[in-house]
Amino acid sequence: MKFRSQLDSARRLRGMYDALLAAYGPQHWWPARTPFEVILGAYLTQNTAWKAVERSLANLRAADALTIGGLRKVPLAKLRKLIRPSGFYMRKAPALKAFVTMLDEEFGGSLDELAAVPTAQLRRRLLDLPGVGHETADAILLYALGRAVPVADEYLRRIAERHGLLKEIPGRARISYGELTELARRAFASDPGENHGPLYNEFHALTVAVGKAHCGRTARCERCPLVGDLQDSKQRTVNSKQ
DNA sequence: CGCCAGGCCGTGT
DNA sequence: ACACGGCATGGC
Repeated sequence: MKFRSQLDSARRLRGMYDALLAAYGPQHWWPARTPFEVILGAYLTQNTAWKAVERSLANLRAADALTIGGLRKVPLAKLRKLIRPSGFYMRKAPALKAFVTMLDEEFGGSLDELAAVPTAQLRRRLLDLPGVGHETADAILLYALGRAVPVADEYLRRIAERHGLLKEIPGRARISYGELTELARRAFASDPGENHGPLYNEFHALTVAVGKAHCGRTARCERCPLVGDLQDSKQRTVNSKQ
């Protein structure tokens, strides 16, 4: 594969969405009861298995720390212990505290007030928080604050690269986050309706679903529903040999 | 047991 | 701008 146009890549990503939806059905994401829980989960799941996050969330619930007020009250040292199962607690605990502090100092302690900020500005504000990078910011925007922004993750990058969905980018080893989300936008650009949020929602959820099952760091693409559907003929040949 | 998970950040080139 | 290593626990 020498060069693949962005339009072609976008079409292939759109095809991937269809294949995944057919294989897995609607995912009804994000798995949480409230927007604030979505936000906590978004922090906690960073490079961490969701199973571990569930344990942390259960701890937080038992300690009544799954609400803004609850998290505000819980001492940092105790917060560290509560979220311990999901790892990186020396970073994640202060990061969660910083989110509440931001809410308190700038938005009257209210998620609704935060949600009133225009999307672009809101995204910048989230990115300024410690422990919030592109994916976490976009996950919060999409799944907690209802903004129509696409989310990209390591699974999407792997799937896209392994299945040859992307044009190769000269001089760089890996496609950037911004380039991935831009492709996701293009993938759904010609879908009907003004709000593509529900499509972005399903797309990322389905990406994680197939990623967990078939797309780990070391290739284990056996019985992946995408095989034979989207790949280049060359890679299909290679893959069918196993 | 070793590898890895729904990233982020600081540092070095 | 990009690459790389550290961060931490627990499931499999």
